[in-house]
Amino acid sequence: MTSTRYLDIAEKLAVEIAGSAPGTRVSSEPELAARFGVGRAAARSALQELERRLLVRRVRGAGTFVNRRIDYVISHSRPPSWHATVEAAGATPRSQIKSVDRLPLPAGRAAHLDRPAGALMHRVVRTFYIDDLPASWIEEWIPVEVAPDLDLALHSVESIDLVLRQMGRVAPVRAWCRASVDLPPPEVLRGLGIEASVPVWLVDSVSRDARTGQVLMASSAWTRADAVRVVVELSDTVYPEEKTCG
Amino acid sequence: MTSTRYLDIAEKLAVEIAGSAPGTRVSSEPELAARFGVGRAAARSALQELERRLLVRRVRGAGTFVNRRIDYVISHSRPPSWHATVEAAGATPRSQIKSVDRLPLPAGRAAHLDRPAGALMHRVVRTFYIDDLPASWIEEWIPVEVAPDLDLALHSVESIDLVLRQMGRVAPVRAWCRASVDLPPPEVLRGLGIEASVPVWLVDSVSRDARTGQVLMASSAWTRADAVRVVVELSDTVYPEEKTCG
DNA sequence: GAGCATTTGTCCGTATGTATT
DNA sequence: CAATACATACGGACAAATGCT
Repeated sequence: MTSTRYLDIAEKLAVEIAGSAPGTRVSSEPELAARFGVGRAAARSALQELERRLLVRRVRGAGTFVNRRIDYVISHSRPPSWHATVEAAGATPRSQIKSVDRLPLPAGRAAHLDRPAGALMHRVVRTFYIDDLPASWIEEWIPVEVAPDLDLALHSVESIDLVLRQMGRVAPVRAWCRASVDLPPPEVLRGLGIEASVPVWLVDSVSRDARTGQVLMASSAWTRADAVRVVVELSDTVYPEEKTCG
Repeated sequence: MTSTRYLDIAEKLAVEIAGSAPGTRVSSEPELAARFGVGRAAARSALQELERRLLVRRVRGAGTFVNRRIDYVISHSRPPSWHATVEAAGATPRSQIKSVDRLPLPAGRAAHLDRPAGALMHRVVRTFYIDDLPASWIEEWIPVEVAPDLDLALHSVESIDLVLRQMGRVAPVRAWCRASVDLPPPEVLRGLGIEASVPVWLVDSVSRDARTGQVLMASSAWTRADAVRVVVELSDTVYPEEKTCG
């Protein structure tokens, strides 16, 4: 005997919720315990297994709900847009500026920003939401000379991209990026409303001006893997025949 | 009072094991329960928290051990090599061919392989190990005309890359790839020795001949996130000034 | 190979804390 | 405030895998 009844229950529930809309309520632990004739511990384990599979989201005091997971594709061929991506998935996007500071560039950032450590930078921290749930925490570093009054402008305009285009007269494009799954620092954990450890994406990016190639921004985005399925795509290489210019 | 003693214990242990070598034994559940004056449940929760953080690996009947996690960088600038990557991290790599078949190309694969569905292909399934632990499960599809006797050659030579270079007279390079974190099918879960759900990378790749651009191979690699930290790097864009030819 | 102690995995019942509704 | 639901924790029990004798 395998004596893993909680996995059997999880399997049954996984099939049942496969056809349910995101946000649908899942039976509570006591309900499942009664239905399957097990203790609350086994029912709880089954729901936790579904949570590990990113199929449900559990909220203390509220219940267990079918999870929504959004695809976010990173590639050179498509410009990054949180709002467009979330809306395309049928959910409601929202972003909020947590802080805007002027700080000297930390040494760890200098390599990506083409500027010496200590140079004066704007540091913007934002949180991105899906259906009012914090899903992504982003820290962005922008040289002050690119847009000297960025901090003031962000009081009226929310989009950094827009401000840079208008005030900085530049066209930011994602030039480089590195994605992985990591353990976030405590500040980020709090910002994302995470208590125990769940997988979180870390995407480091550098934006350049499309015309001059000047570095405009370096950012680190921490994104909950249970809310967003990040997909990184390396574009197809050009064949040698097409690469040679002459 | 926040009665989360297990998180306090986990934090203490995390600091303690931070300086330990991979493979070092961690105290057992009963030992921790006695040491911190808690029940076995709390001690167990603490170790499970460390497991979620990918800091330890737990084996039933054996114990809890400090985990080793290897960086695997995917980018256009570096050729993929499991053995080199694992050895660079100070661990022992190993690979094993699970099966070699001749099968018609499934419809889902046709798009990446530049061949019609139903075309005859080699299908090679391999498992990659780190220190004798299964870490990666790879399915590779190669058109038979690229290397007609691939299946026979693999009896004596382990490396597909080598066989293609010698028999197929081609130079395979990674042309395209897409990486994310997903739920593996049951066959893969068994192959990786996974019971409950843990995060697993899925990396789909296409290799082409460096000279002709011909598609040589399409593969899907499932890799345990607790064993390998996959890092996908999008190379920096070329500036417009450099891109224009002539 | 058989037997044994150790260790983790599963499960029970019960109780209390805490957040949500 | 009350009811609900999840989070934590206790003690106890047995199963299953491992490693050693």
